[in-house]
Amino acid sequence: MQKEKKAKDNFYAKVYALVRKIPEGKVSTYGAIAEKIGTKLSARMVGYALSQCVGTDVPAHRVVNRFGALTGKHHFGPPDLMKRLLQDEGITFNADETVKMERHFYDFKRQRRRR
DNA sequence: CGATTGACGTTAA
DNA sequence: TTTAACGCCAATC
Repeated sequence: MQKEKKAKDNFYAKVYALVRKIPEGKVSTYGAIAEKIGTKLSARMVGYALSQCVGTDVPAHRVVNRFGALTGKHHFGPPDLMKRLLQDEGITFNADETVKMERHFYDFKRQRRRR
């Protein structure tokens, strides 16, 4: 029985699941993930959850803020690691270490649309 | 249990 | 235009 464990427990699981399914060469935003999870009012939690995901199967480096800025690069250890990982996956940057969202933004709602 | 923080986002001044 | 504060939700201290 045990009814479904509170959805709250799924919060992290949801974040991880979504981020984990981000294809390489693509990036997503906290707001988009938060919205997909259902707590779009708390994009902060998404980032917070991701901070715990470093060291797991979740490619947190593919998650950036709305501006495409690598807000959490400092959580990866080396400050340039995040940018390096993204570039290594084929992601391009603008001038200020910001991901070209127009090119690499992964829309969870639009994932059906094949390129 | 209470207060603070946190990889954001949005609106106001 | 730029800067500041608020709001949200959950986790951590």
